[in-house]
Amino acid sequence: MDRELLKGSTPLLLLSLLCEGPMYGYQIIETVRQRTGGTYTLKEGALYPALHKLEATEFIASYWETQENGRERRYYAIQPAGQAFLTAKKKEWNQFVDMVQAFVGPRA
Amino acid sequence: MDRELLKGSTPLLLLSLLCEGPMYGYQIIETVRQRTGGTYTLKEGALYPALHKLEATEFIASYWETQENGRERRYYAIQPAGQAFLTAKKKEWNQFVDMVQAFVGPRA
DNA sequence: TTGACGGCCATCAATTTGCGAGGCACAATA
DNA sequence: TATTGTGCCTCGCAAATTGATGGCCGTCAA
Repeated sequence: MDRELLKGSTPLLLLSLLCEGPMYGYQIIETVRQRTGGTYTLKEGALYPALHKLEATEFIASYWETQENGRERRYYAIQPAGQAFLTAKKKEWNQFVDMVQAFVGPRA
Repeated sequence: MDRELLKGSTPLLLLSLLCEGPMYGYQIIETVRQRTGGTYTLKEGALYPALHKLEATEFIASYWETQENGRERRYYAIQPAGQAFLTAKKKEWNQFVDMVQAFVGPRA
């Protein structure tokens, strides 16, 4: 998969995922990898900066949770502002797809 | 329209357009602007470097044509290699859309 | 007990892309 | 003559991803 296409879609993906419930970084990476059958492997270098940015704007919030084995995980959860933002982003996404489709032509 | 989403889609757009016939830079910009109803204005700073790159890889070729009034225009035409590349790109595009759709959910 | 491996967090330099601004040139119109 | 529109292009900046790298902790097998 061409990396370039993914560029702007990361926040959209993350918010959509977190919409299903809180997740931690590693889990996000694995989930994406599994659901896409391995075609898309989200890199840490892309994930964490994106998460931190979303947190800085308060679209998501994070908290540490201790597992049974004593280790910690950092969970990220979507916030109301993030929900609203996600809604707007989805709309934008659909517009974008329509636009490209208009040039590329309908799906083969 | 969020610029970030557009990032990787420019070559796809250009090749798709040129598939309809040779065009020159200014014409491309105007065509895109009109077809999208103004939501997407391709900028020169994005267009020309992209065209030059496509030409460097021989996906498109260019030639100057003199108008009646004596002015010159540089036309860009898609090449066989570009056709093939476009086909592959379209496929990739569809995969990409499906992938995002899988996370974002079906269209509202 | 040591070492390899997987889970889990994260940052950094380099690369790539698009954007905004600007430059240059000529024709048509006012 | 001045302004607008056509038409090409480059430069520096900002933003995002990649690939590399680093660290910490458990566990399981040798």
